[in-house]
Amino acid sequence: MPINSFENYPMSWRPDKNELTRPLYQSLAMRLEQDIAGGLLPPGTKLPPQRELADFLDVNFTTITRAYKICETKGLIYAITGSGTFVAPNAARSVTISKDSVDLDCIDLGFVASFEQSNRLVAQAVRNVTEKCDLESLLNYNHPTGLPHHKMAGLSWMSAFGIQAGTEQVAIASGALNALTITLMALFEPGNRIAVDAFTFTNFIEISKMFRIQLVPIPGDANGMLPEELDQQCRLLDIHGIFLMPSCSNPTTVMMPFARKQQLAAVIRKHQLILIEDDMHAFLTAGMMDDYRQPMYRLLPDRTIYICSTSKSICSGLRVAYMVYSDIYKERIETAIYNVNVKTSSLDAEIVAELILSGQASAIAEHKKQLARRANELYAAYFPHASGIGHPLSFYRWLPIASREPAARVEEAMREHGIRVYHSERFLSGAGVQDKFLRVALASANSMEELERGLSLLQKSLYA
Amino acid sequence: MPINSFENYPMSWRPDKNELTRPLYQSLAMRLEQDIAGGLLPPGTKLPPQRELADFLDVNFTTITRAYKICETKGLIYAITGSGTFVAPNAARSVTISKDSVDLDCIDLGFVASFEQSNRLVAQAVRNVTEKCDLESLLNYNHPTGLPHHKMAGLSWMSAFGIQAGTEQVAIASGALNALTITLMALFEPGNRIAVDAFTFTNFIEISKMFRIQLVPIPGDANGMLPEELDQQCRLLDIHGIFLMPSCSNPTTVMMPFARKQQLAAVIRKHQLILIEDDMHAFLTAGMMDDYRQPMYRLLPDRTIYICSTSKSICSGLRVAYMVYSDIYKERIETAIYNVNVKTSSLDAEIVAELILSGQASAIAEHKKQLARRANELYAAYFPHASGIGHPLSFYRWLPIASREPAARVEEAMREHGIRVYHSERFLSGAGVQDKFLRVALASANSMEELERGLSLLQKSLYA
DNA sequence: TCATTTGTGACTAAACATTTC
DNA sequence: AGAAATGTTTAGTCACAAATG
Repeated sequence: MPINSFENYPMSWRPDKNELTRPLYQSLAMRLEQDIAGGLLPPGTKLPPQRELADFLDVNFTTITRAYKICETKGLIYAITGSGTFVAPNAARSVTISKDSVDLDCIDLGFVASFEQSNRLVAQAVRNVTEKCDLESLLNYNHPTGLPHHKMAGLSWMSAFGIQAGTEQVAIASGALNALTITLMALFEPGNRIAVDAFTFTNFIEISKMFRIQLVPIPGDANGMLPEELDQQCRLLDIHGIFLMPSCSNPTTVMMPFARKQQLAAVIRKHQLILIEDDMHAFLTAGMMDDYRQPMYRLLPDRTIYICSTSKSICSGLRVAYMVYSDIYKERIETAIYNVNVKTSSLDAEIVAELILSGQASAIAEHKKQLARRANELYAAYFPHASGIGHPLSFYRWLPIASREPAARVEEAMREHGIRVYHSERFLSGAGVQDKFLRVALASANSMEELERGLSLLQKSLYA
Repeated sequence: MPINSFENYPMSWRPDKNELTRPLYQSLAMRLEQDIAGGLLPPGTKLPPQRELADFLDVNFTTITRAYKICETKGLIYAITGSGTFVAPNAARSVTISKDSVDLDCIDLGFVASFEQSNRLVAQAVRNVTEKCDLESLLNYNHPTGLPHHKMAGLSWMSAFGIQAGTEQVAIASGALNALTITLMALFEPGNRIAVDAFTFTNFIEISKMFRIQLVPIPGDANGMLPEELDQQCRLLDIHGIFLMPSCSNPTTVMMPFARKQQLAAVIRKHQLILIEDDMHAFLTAGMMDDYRQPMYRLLPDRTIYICSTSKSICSGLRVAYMVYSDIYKERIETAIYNVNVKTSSLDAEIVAELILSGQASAIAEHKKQLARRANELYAAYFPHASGIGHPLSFYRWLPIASREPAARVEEAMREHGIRVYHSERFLSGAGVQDKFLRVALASANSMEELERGLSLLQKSLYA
């Protein structure tokens, strides 16, 4: 029997000892998982300290450590030495954001598309390609990482962003998320840690969870992640990599100034991290923003996987992203590409290459930028107090909200008003953050009129 | 100090205690990895028993367990209770088979392509599609699991193999390997076990390794995996899934008779395994072989992920595979599809759909079957003693060899004769098997003449 | 600043399961 | 059939490190 009685002690979770079967730690972890899934332990709940629960159940406290560990690697809970163990914000549900569950009665400001109006221009280019080129050479297994001239076209596209590399350092993947999956698969192991912004790309959170890679949230300011905080966490924990979107962070719209890139690069080099630089927004930033200068790849060419998708800038339906990397990662990346994709469709890569080389890609990107400018002007008209920060041409905005209601309830209420938006909790990489936001996609409505209707509804439902 | 002195004891591996740093188990695992990679411990070497090495190093024996475990999950060694721990056959190198490292001085009988001569027929279809259809609807993010009419076309194609399902149970992935990656990611966890044939699809071994999923080799006979052996292993170990290619196993060319499918299905149901049925060769078997009847999906519709790629039957460069699954897996599969691919290019899926609905796909498949028949006849002429077993139309053959040389040396010797083939060790899912083979691809040479040259060279170099 | 709270990681101990002979 | 060899699994001990107040 335990020495102390806990009957009057406020423990947030009191599993019934009699219901536990051996092995204890597994049975306990399963119980915990059920109680979290069942809503008995809502996100943010502080679990009993290991020693306290051990005392209560009359077992050794490292048995609790092990049970908690199982749930932690599943992403259900997180632990902070000195503070305790807490139920994770996204424990109860998948946060994956996708386009499938489209409710047609609803204006979609949730999923970030890419002003699909531009696809008219792409359709004609597809016809041109198929009429004139040697299709047969695109229809076989050859060149799994991309045909040389497709890589050349990609390098030409990326040269505008400051990328300089040889074709043997480039490979073609099927979009940015696919490239991220490949990168995690190739270079990381279960249990590895990757530093990320406190709010980060939801689907990156999901794939990390699937690979059992732990995300370490690093605080940031208006210029992005804070180098000192990164340095500190690296000294504290064994961190293996870092994920950044310096051109325009998703979801915060933060644009990283060159000085900050340099400071972070120094810390990354010092701790020998692998940098995953997702630069799909480079086309919105390079040549537009005074302080763009160079991608971080240029500062750390030997430790960076640079990923440049054409989904946002050129066409979302042609699944093409370029990956640029140093020789030391080459073999592992290319093996992973093969194991995940075999190859990316050369037909898609050819069309994108044709668009790039003919100059149509630039025209399309320019068109999207104009649409982005108008969409952001509309947003500023409806939310003047919330504009002026972050990237001015972002395809989405990060809107502070006052509501402290649970995230699911906020989203649900918006749905009832006829719009879909996502709450900041979906983007949390770790422990909760005080401030709450909505991510408002500007690039997904079917027209500017529909976007305006959506923004108007959003404004009314927030401030009514 | 250890009680016994081992100086005169024949231990295959004697790491220097003084070179170990704490944590001991990690340092020991690293040492072991280096010594395997460095060739000091060749494949098959029996490592010292845990207790013996522990005694030698004067540490607790579970410290050795942990060190060995690290190397085991990396696929470097394998352990058999009662027998000992051994260096894995493929420890020293990656076994991934891909098309990139093509040496043009060499006739490729290694990688299995799909008689790419047929792509002339596909090229024209691509032009037809892009001329007439509404391309714009194919170029956006909509319908990540596939447009409804693409799914319908897939179901129509698969109905010839006995698949009956609704569109909500189908999704489109980017080829069979991509579908397998998605399946492992969606339904399995690190540490789970999957039953496979003793010789199995190399790239499946690789992706399992990447996901830290353990493969359990099950012995088989001329009709495929043995149900009793599967049953026994399931009783012994906690096995989560099973991977089968019943229509024509890669690499063994075994075609599973319907009775065997039924017996295996009973065992699978009894132990509640998830069946991953890779049926890319169905087009070679359904309607051709008397005993095809139905895919295993029909026997176990509630526990099967049925994967049907069009790469071998229609066109390898259009990366399309259909996945069919029950409702209980739907959400997990579709989330994983999104996280790995976002979507498969609708342009590719449209072209394949058009080929299917117009009847051209059947014509192409028929053409490939004719080429396969001729290729197999050629093979039989050069290797009469080795033909007559397995699938008569297989795109590759499984040739027994007498050589007991190391696999790498055998492959190297063939390269020097101007042909690339793969040794059976690349396909080993677990411990070694006595019999040795070469996998000889018949579908990869650029013409029948080149294939004949390759087979002739192979014959000479084997029997010279 | 320092003691307390709380989590982490490495190693040990012991019971257990399978294979071999 | 049973003892010995060999790997597996669970849980306990202990030193340590970070956060809190």
